[in-house]
Amino acid sequence: MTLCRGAAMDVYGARILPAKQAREREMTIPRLRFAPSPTGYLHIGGARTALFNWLWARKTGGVFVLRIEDTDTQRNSRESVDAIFTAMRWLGLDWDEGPQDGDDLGGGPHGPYFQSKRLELYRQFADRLIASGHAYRCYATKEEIDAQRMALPEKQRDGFRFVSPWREKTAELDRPHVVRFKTPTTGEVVIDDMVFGAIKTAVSTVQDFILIRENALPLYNFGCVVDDITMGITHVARGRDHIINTTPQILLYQALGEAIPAMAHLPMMMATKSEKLSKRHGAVSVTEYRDQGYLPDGLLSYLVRFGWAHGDDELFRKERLIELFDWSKVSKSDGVYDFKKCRAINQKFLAKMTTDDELRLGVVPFLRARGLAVRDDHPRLADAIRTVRERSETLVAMADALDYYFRAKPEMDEAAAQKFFTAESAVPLQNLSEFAEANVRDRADFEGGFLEEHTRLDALFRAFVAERGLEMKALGQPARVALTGRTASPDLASVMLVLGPAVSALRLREAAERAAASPSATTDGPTTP
RNA sequence: GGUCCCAUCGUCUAGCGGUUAGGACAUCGGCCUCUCACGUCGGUAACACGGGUUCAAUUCCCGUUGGGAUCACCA
Repeated sequence: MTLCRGAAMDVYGARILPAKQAREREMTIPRLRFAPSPTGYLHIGGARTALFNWLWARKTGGVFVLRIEDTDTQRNSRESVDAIFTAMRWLGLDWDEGPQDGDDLGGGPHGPYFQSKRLELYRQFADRLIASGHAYRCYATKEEIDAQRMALPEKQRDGFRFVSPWREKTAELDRPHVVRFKTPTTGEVVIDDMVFGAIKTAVSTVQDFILIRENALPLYNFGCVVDDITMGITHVARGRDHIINTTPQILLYQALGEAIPAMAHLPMMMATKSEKLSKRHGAVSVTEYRDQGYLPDGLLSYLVRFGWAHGDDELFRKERLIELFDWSKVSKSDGVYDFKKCRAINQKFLAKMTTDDELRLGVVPFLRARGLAVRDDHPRLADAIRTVRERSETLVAMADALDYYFRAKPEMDEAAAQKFFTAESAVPLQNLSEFAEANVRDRADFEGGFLEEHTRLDALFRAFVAERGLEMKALGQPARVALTGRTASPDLASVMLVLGPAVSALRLREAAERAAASPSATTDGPTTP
């Protein structure tokens, strides 16, 4: 059969109208899915795929299904399933149907949602295909297949396609066998892809692929199609590496007489132009980002721009993404993942896209991880965060920047202490201690907000420095080390304001005492001209 | 090698026939400055190449080159 242009026919003579079928389905309700296999952590590439599916479901009022493709018994684990749940929940990608903790079957009307619990279904569909002549039992052994391959000249072995002697037979023997699809010998499959457009492949390039393995478990392409059909999936969006699978899958839909879902293949995330992104390139597991103090929407803001864009926008909250997302803006070319940019996006997200409350709640676990018993309603927490929020790339960094505010004594950078707590700095530090005691107000006594109070104290601080004939440059670092234990921090007025009068004065006084006991700075001698 | 796909600064991208080709990260320099950041101002930096189509191509078509995906009883 040859294909006539303009009126695409499938290999069984039916018109191919996947787009139209998809449109018809869309008039009901879109159903999308994310179908990871539990072989480890949730990869950020998988998260991107899940996100696109989730966005379309949420945008259209559709249904988002989570299905676990656990037919590779060698590599699956229960921990991986939990890891996927954890990561999805942290990202805020909730599913309407799918497994829940401790409930492998429930979660919706199309369950079970673990492929390993749907084996009977695959059996039924396989029988259906055998009965209709679209599939056959193949009793060929591995040895026979290898023999056929080895009989070929070496150059042709690469693209070897097994031709089974059982293809035309219907005998049912009591011997181990697989079920193979009886791939048509002619024709063309057209994928009507929402991202790539029409992708045409000659059916002759597809071999009689296995539907059901000898161990009765389905192989990916078959399980996937049976599930997508029985779960009523209307849109399939997955990585571009699946394009090769889509051709045999479409053949399956056609043989089964089922509507083909709308397809979207997404560009891949690479580590370099020529390497797939993997663990050795850096953080690829979603939970690693959580642990490093990324915000879910911060990470998602970076991931969504991978193959999709809305002009120059870079920071998105989910609600905005749901509004903006559209398949027509998805690009075709692969991209290289940039950890630095990801971090920078998270920093901007932290600085600009989060409320004080979100930050407060978000940073507390990281503070506790540092051994600081800070509760999220700590009276100084909100002000403290205000002083560091624009300088932190992650919540981990933020917790670090917050450390000295909540420690009885700051962890002292000894090298800095020796450098700055000199005999010369003793008196200025003592004076500043007195200044702090007299001028820094307790939070409860602020007349305006933090900003107004800061303006007031900063002015007083500057006046104090000028009156004493001191220089900011000379006093700044000794005072900073005294107050924070480090050489880098927010401005001193901010620090003192958060610390309050008593603590500020105490830390400065103790530093002054230590300075008084130190030898004078051994520089090049008197600096007087 | 077969089949399929892709191609704008180093990177992510905007652009959908006429633009000084824009933004962000990175990078370089200035400013701000009590430190580190933030911020801010500015610089370097791209349409892979060759043919068409068109009054006009980054944009449409073809080819070349380059890159990627995949060729399992993995998913």
